[in-house]
Amino acid sequence: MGLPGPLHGEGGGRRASFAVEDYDLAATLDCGQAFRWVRSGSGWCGVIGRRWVRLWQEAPGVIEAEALGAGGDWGWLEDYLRIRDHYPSMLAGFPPDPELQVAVAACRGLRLLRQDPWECLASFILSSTKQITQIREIVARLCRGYGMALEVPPGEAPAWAFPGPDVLGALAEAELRRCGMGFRAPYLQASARKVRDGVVRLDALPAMPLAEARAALMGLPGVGRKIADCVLLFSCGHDEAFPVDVWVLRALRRIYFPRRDPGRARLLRFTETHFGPCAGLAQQVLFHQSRTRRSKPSVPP
DNA sequence: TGCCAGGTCATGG
DNA sequence: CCATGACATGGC
Repeated sequence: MGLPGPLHGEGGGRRASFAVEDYDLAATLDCGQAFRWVRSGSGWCGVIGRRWVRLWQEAPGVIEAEALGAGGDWGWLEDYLRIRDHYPSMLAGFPPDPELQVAVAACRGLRLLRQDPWECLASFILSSTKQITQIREIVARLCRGYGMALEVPPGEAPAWAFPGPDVLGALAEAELRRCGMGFRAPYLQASARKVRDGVVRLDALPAMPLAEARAALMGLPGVGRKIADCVLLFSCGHDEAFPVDVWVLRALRRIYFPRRDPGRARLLRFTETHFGPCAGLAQQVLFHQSRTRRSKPSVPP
């Protein structure tokens, strides 16, 4: 099926297909690293930058895309989906722990994305002590209320770009609260202003050493270690970043420290050394497993 | 009703 | 360094 093969769109946008291996599109878009993808039939609708996009995967080896505002060049989508990552090599760096390997096998094809850093940062500032479905709702209200309206194909639901730091920084706290973000409003507002004013340069984060980039992000209000690592992992390509949230904490305790609590400092040191150069992917696997394990195995057909 | 949700921050030991 | 509570809002 070759490399990206642009086709025509029937009343919609341009189309392309991408040959992939070990790529589970649904799991990747729905696992809680991005908050803007909505199921649409057998596929997903979303926004990447200023483009409306539909993605679907009817066969394991192919991801298909339809987009508006796209020319013949699909590099922006390949970058976002990280299609050119070599998945087996990433897994090969994991420790051979049986529990981890079982979790990896259970969600093989779960990938990391490379999102827009500001959208990622703002979204995760809104994520603290919120369920993923609620984060999605808050983000949707923010975009609908303050994002630029985008062109969409006929018959599709309207779509908006994610509002930039200039837009969000100019809003009153009460306007932000109206989106349902509660006490996170002043954090988002203040962080937007700092980013807008260049106090923290998000575009410089990918090339910075992890610790330095992390420290820069943690200088923003409402951004601690966990949210900083989310931004570094999901938007900056820092694959060693390892966000520890309540779910991952549970998994780590259960698997690696069943007897006693190692304490926060010790635990963080463990995550920095144990999982290898793609620790963040291991984290995402543990997160996914920890979060979905509540459902019992169903009856075989 | 009560507890929990992809946390962070300020405060007090 | 560690423990604790406040902080809004909504789902289950």
